[in-house]
Amino acid sequence: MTTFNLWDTKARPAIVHDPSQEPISPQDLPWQNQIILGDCLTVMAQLPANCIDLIVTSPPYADARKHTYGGVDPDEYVEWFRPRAEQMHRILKPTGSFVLNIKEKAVGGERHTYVLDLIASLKKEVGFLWVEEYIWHKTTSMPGKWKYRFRDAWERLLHFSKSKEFKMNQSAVMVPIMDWTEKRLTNMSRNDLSRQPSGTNPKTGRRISAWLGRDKVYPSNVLHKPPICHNTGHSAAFPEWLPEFFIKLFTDEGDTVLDPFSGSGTTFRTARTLGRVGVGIEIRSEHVQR
Amino acid sequence: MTTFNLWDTKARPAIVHDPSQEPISPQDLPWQNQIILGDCLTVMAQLPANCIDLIVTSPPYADARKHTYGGVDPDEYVEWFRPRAEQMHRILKPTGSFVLNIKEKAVGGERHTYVLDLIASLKKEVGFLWVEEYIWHKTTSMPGKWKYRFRDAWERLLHFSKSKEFKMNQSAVMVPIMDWTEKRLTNMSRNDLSRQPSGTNPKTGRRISAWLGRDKVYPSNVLHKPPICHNTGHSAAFPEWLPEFFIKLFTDEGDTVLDPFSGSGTTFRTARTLGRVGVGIEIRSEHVQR
DNA sequence: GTTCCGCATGAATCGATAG
DNA sequence: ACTATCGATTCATGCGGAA
Repeated sequence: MTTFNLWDTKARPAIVHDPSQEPISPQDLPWQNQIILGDCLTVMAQLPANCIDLIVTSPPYADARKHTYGGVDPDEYVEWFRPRAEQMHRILKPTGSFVLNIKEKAVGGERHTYVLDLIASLKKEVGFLWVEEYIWHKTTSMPGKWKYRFRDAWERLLHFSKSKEFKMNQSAVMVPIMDWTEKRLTNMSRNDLSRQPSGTNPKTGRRISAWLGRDKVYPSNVLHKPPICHNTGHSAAFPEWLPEFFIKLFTDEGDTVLDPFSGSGTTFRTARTLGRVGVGIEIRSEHVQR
Repeated sequence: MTTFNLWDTKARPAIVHDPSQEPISPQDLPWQNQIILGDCLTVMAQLPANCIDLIVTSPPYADARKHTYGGVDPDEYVEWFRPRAEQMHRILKPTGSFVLNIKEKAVGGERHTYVLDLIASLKKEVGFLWVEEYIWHKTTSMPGKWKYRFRDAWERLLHFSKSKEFKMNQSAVMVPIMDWTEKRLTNMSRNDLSRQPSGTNPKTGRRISAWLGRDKVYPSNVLHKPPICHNTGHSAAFPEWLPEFFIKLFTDEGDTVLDPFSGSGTTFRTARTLGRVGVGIEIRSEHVQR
């Protein structure tokens, strides 16, 4: 196993296989705890079946990064994605989950339907179960003003599974109930804080003490977090909390987490930090090279 | 025009037409500022083309239980909705908008795809443009704990239009910044601060006026509001802020607002209060009768 | 006139049970 | 086997009654 400083973005794991070179057999590919250089379609095809517990990924959005995958046209996105999804389905364990972070693109003033078509394809053609749609509410997204739409402040986090009985550790993602960014001030802001912002209000005190009795609460399917990420050098990087949330939720320690569109490797590093086996695949060598 | 106390839920406008009776011609139907008894399919068929500026509605969600409470089976939902959507498209002005509040249902451990299928149908078969998807993040959702999912805390607010050039008054829905919360809760975004008290409470109304004069910002496409409504007697009623937001955003004073699934008439009353012409259609006579 | 406290109730989901 | 119905679970909120 290659060792390296997980949080030093300069020190990346070595390239273990370049698909442009001679193919190697799966048993020869030391794919665990590695970020592998190559198109995830061909790399995943070399992995054994039922070896991955969780896939968390944010694929290139349609037409978003033209210089990498040749700029996938929105109308061709589903066809482009499907063979990769078939590999994901094959290598995922029956108890595994697949979390897909994706967003529509506005084309000609309209929201394109390729994401909806993708959900239908993953369900009907690939065989995934569409379990849930989490909403990532980006609290500090980029400002902007357009004539026919407001600031886009959310993205889809689509949860698919291979079977109805998948692994889910809900207690692992319970949040402190005093986290006011999670539990907003719906009522308190109106009734309590605005009257006596000092916090000595007996009603506020009562509420806080009631909260202290139950220190943690289950989240909902709306994840309310800022889009900040640890390494700011790359554009489309995950914020760390995102893979962390789903890794804790859908895997145990020692399980294997894959990001087929690894990018700057946030999912990979988060998995390693959390004691999971990390696997990354990235086609752009500048993200993989040491 | 029938006159009545808009906020007295007991005093409803008279039934102007019972579709079970002899049909009447459109010019004989005094449909403006009325809540009309009947199936919106047949009632809308009697309205002239291009007469509505905005449709804001929350149709009955799909119900897995067949034929109870008139529930529509999820597998039949798109077929049930499409002829009604065709009428909506016909009577909507070219500059008009159609806002659809709807939510999925979990069936057999999966999210049912009827809403996604509906979007595709509205776009490809009916001819609507799918402009935007607003997220209604409900601050309070139904309780419950399940093995494979968290509580569902959001609903879709789908914005369709008839043409690319639709009416949109963004400045009409700007929200004030409350700097006292910004100081206290640095993590909260501006969008979270957009929560406005319902306005029915005179105390909070005064507080809104205190905010006036401060800086205002445009909202995002995530609306973070509680699901409560003014008249608690009826179930499944819109909260008032919802039609208010879209009526201000997509119409001017004097424009015509339709809710084909009027229910307790929240959209209708809000439209009248805001100086718009209101039109409601409701199939359950107990909601329409005086 | 206020504040405090109790309690009914929601666009729900799942698994068990009954027909 | 398959479908329809029922009960347990869960908790923020608003309202009314009482202090």
